[in-house]
Amino acid sequence: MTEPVKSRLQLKAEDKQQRIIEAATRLFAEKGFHGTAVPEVASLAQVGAGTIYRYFDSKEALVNAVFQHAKSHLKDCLITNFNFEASPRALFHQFWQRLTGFAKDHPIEFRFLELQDHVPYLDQHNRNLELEILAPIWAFCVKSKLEGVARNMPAEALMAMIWGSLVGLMKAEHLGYLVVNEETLAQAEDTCWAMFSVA
Amino acid sequence: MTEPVKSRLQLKAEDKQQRIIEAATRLFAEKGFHGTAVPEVASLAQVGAGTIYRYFDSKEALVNAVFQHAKSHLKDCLITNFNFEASPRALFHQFWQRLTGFAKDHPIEFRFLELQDHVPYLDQHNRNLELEILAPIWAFCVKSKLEGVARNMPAEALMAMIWGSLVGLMKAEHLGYLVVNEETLAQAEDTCWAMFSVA
Amino acid sequence: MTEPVKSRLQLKAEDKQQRIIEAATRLFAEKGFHGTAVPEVASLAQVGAGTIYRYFDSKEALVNAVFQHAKSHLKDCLITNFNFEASPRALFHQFWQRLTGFAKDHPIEFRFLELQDHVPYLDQHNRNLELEILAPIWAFCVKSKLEGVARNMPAEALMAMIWGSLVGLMKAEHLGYLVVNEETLAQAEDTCWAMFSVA
Amino acid sequence: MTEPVKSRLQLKAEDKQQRIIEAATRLFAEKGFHGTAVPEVASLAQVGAGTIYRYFDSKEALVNAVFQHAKSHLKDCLITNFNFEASPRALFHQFWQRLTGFAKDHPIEFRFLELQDHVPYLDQHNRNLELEILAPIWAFCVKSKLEGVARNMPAEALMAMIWGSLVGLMKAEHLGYLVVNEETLAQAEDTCWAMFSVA
DNA sequence: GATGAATGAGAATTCATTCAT
DNA sequence: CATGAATGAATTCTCATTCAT
Repeated sequence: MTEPVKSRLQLKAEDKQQRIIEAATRLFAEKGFHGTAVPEVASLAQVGAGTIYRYFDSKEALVNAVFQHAKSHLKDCLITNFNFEASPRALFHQFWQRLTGFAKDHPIEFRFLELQDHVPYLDQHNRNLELEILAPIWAFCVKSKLEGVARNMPAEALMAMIWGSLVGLMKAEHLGYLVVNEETLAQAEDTCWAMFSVA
Repeated sequence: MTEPVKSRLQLKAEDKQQRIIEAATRLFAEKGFHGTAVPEVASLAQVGAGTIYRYFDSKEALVNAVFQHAKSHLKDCLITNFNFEASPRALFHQFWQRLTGFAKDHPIEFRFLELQDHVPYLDQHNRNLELEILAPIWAFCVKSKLEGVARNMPAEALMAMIWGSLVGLMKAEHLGYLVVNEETLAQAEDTCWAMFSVA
Repeated sequence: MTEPVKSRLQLKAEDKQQRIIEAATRLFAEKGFHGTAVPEVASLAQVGAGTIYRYFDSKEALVNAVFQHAKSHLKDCLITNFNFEASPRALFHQFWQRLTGFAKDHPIEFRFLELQDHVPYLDQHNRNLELEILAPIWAFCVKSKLEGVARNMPAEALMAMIWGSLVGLMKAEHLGYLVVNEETLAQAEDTCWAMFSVA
Repeated sequence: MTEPVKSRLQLKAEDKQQRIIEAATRLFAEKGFHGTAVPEVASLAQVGAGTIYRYFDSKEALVNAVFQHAKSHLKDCLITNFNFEASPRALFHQFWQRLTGFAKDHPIEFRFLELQDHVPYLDQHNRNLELEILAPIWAFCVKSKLEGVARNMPAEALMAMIWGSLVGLMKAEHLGYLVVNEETLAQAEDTCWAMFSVA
């Protein structure tokens, strides 16, 4: 598991690319894709405007990279070392922990991913990424339904509603309607379990 | 409740204003505020570009009008003739019916309202509107909690999650992940009631 | 032969388009396509920079329009009412008169047409135009060869050399190496006839 | 005529400078001065972009160097060991041989020299070079005129037309209108002699 | 009032030139 | 010396807004 050796130059370049992606994520999340000017991104990333075009072919390529980055991050948080052997409730807890962990630790990426459906400018790679994340969750839902644990409704609908609940919660916090602390998240988990499981 | 008499000219003007708002709602919902050009709106509304500025001071004023229009519409659908005397479950059903009715009958306005948080360019009037809609719902939640019917968590959180669930559902449908028919909506109502009520 | 009636608006628009083409012709002739900035053209044409894009899709579309305009103009000067019934020498004289007339009366268009081969950005329409001009001249050359009047070498080569002679003459004048007056042009005609005809 | 001894480093440097000039000649000839990016030149010359600025102060200095190089080359081809003692026709033949030799052996430099009048960015040195080449030819023309051999028109005009003929021929070949082979060049020589000499 | 052509400020993108490595 | 990543000024092009008709 040793990282490949990288020259100092490569490291600096990666650092710069990283800074550009972070700046873009923040600004796209705050103001949307069309609402953000490329020089703004450059300025926040502390690079020259032209530099962005050394790393990304166009603004559209940049937003795709940002999306891929955020989605990969989410995927890592959700899927890596996930123990699929536990009981449904424990699995659900595990899943909820990871989801809220991502939402709390990376609020900007979370907001970016939900900002608006990015469909118009997403490339195929990013759409595949989307499916890679959803597939194991979908499998869990279907299995739970067969076992009579999960509520009898389309898995896609259930997933959309639970994800939507969390998004709603985080958006309400962002808008200042409430504060989401550990206790709220614990209550929200119970609420979502109530959505998921049969009465 | 009689409408004031209006000259034919005024009617034509209202018609024009109406067409502009509808066109803007559709385009803002599809492509976002910054992604939509004013002449595009004019073209879809079948008016001259300059005409828009006879009715709205600026693009920002237009989006605020669009927002106000959609939000008023939502408010009408939710609150008008609402019977607050029924049982909690019946009230919830009533509320759900109206909410999904709005989402299904006016999908474009629904999408517009959720597209992105419109905060940066919303004026005070629109923020007040938001509260006018939320207040009675909030009161219902608090009352239900006091009666031991509703789940013991902040009313704001509960409302955000339920609204978020519906948004998630509609967004999933828009993205083609599922089809939302009457049956799905009925199941979703049960699911949301499970969120709302104590076990 | 009456011109179609045009509204005053159309006339103004044509005037503007005309001014843009004239300005572009002059600047492209002076400084080349890549050496000319679009706002420079706008400024010389006394229109706003954005206006150019109401009339032409892109800078490339503009240079094509300029080319087409200049080439059409040349075609008109060369071909219109040309009397093909005269003797070869008289025909040659007629041709020479028109060619030099164009070069002297429209030196900017003449320079533009010779500036550099415009091939990379010319569209099909413009390449066809080129052929329309050359075809009758080519036919005259071939006929003269068959009659034993013209020098026995490929018509294309002969045309290229005669046209090149005139270009060289005009370029030398432009660079200040000489002054091309009526006398010089008359001598040049004799010289070119000496190229064209058998000894 | 021994070359001065040069260190290996100097040789490498000259080699690099040479490669830069060759690359620049080719690209300027193909796409024009403004249409060619300095990094493109560097890439074709297989040197770093910064390296160009070690040898040339600016892009403008580079194009002047390219011009000087090409013009010197032309001068060498035309003037070196030229035998001015022969008869006018033989002299003309000699001159034509050298000119077409240059055009056929160094088509890129030939094209570059004719591409557009380089006046705006040419420095004094280059303008002097121009004169050095033209002077002996001009002298030959004048002498021939005095002897009654050459056509009675300004020497400058005659030179411009003959040079223009060759340029026209080469341009037509470049554009694909004809193929210039030895036979064509021989015919063209006769044609140009017909221009030059009195009937 | 209504129009849409015109505008110029501002957007995305390129490129001559520099400079740390 | 050589490099090529970095830069920001300049370029092409868009669009919110105005105003003559």
